[in-house]
Amino acid sequence: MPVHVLLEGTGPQIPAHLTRIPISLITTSTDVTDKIVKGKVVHKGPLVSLNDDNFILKMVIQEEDSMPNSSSQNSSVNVVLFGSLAKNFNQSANQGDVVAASGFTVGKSPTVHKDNLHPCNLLLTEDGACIYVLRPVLPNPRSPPANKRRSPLSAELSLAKAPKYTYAKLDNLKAGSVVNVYGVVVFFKQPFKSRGTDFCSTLKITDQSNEKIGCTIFCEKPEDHPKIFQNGDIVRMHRVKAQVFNKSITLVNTFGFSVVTFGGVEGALVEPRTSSRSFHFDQDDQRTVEELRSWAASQALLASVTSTVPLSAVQPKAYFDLTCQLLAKAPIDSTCTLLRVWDGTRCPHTLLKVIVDPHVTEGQLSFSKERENLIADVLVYDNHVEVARQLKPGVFLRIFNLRAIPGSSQVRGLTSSQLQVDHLAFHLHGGTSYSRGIRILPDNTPDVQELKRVIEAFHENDEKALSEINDSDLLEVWKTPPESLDGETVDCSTERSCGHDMQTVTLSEVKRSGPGRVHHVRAQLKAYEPHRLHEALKLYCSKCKSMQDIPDDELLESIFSEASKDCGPCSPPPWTLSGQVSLPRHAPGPSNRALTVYLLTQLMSEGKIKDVILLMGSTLEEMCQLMASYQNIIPVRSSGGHLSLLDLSAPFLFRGRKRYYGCKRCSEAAVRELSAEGVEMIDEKIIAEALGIQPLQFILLMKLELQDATDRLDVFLWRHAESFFGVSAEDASANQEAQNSICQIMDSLCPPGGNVGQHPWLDLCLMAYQAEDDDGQTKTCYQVCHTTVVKPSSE
DNA sequence: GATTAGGATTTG
Repeated sequence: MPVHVLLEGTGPQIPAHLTRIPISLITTSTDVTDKIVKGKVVHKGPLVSLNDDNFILKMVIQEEDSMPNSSSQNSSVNVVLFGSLAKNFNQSANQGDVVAASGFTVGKSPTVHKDNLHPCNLLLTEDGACIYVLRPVLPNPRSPPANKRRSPLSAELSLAKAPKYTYAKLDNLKAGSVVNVYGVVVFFKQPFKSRGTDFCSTLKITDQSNEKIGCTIFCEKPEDHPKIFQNGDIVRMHRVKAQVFNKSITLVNTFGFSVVTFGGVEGALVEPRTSSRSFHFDQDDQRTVEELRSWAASQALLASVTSTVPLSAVQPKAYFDLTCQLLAKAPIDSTCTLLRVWDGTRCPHTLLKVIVDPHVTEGQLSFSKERENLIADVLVYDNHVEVARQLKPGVFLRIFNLRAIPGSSQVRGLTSSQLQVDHLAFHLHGGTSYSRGIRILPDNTPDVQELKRVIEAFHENDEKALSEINDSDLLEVWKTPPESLDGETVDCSTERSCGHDMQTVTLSEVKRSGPGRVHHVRAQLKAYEPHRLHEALKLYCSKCKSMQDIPDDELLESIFSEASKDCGPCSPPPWTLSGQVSLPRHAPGPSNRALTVYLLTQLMSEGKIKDVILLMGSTLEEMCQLMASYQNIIPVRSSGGHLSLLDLSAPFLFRGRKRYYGCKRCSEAAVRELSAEGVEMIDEKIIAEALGIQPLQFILLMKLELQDATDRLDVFLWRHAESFFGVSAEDASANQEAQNSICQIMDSLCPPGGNVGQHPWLDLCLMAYQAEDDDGQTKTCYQVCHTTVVKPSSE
């Protein structure tokens, strides 16, 4: 077995041919043959089962002592163990242990940018790698081993100071005496606030004497209380006082009280749980815990008192304990908080879903349908609200004495429409009767490890998260906390300007109410399309209500090219003068090509020769070159000896960088005299009118996918898009700055690559209306209206 | 070196 547990100063030691190398000196090109690294396990990940008999485990070790030549930087390194090495290590070592490793290979750490640890990681596989767990020998004050070798100085000091503890049996407690005791927990309450200054926890313990003794612990801080997770746990208490109450002996903590708790499962690691900075623990303690474990198992003590049940096995009306992960939470009112939890199993009953405002929700707001089916909404009341307030999404919990209530019980403050009928509701009633309470379980507890495996299997199946065996990132999959808002006040990136006075509703409520209404919602932008701005720009005819894409340059080139083929003799209209322009020299194509233009005589007489010209036979490119010289250019062609306009797929007018289009259906286009008399400036409107053209409007059209805690909703941003962005669509069609502005806004509302939970919140006014889709089916559509982006801070 | 609580299902 390549995992060796070595006791300091005794028995086998690290082979002498291995020399230690400081972690900070390791690079991918370092020769690590016969080298060893040493450090404390500051993080031990779970044992991840990849498939049958293949495991992976990640840990972080930190060099504790200052090695010569080592800098304080990069003294922590990711270590990845594979196969049976991972499995054995998981059983043999714990966070806090000092370990040494040899026979490893050095890889690049894929998480260096995330964890800021060493740029390399150490990879340990079964073939050749060894890991040594270095355990100090704790001195045994009562019976030092006869053959004990000279122990390190520190151990001798500790020996001299080590107090000698004796433990009273529970059937031998004398009233008034202060004693130390061991016991198996048969009942316990989580610490709760007493009416005095302290938190109070009550427990009942027993031992081989079979005496059951109640204990009451008062401590100011909950963390100083016994860390009991379930019945069967074993507690060791120092300095508790025996008192008589109701003719029975009870134990109450006194000065100098300390407590250590151990899991009660036979054969499991004896791992002390305590908030004490230092505590005594020796081989006698180890033996005592093991004896109590096996005694408890033989008594079947726990069979009657444990009631931890997965969601898949929950019975209606039953009280049970639930081990789960918190995904999100939201306050309902001052006496009730919603906890959204899961344990990776699916409850066969329809579960109550409580709908809450997304802006008061902490944690992820919405989940995949598959995952949503696994999520239980737990309502916790009264004294548990304060405990719930301190929970962060992502933590693992055990909820004690949770009640599954079938039927349609009402939740105060929620309308009946917010509850599903025929559901199973989970309530954690107020009070502490029957151990009612919530406890955070540390990640390293066996039940949490098991839960993680189940959850991870869900990720694996449902989200295909685990794909590569050797990517140590995969270990982070289940660890990634749910997207969290951290309960911060939400600043919205948009504001309504409609002046409606109405309550904000959820997206699911919007969906439930029909068309013809206006709603105020608060939501996040999950996605939008199109992403390319030019695809969001459309041409819209206000007369026939048609909408079309803006033709691309390729199409325009072909129209121009087609039109230039037919430039035979053409009698100019009487209100024009024909002439030639030559293109600037740097123009591509035939050099000094001359193009036919028609100038307006009236404008010539006014000295406004460059205000409008009709241009014939040019390419698109040439047209664009001439834009610098003329304010308005109308492309024309010869058709049967007369001047006519180009196909209306092409712009009827080029004006500055802008191109103006007409509606094919609604225009009666022809080259007609432009009357510009008394007109200050000739613009697209005057020209369109003169040419009989129904102009098309530039519009912006986007589909936004909104989400809040309750639902997702596709809405259009169209009629109010210009005021939304503070940019005109026409400007966006021609002006880089306007385009950048829109793109920046979309990036800020829906940052590329980020997770949706972190997208900014948007206060929106939505209009629900009926529209016909392509198949002639009427459906309800939604548009954002009267909403403006609050300018994102420039970065 | 005080006081708290002293198990024992619920408003929802």
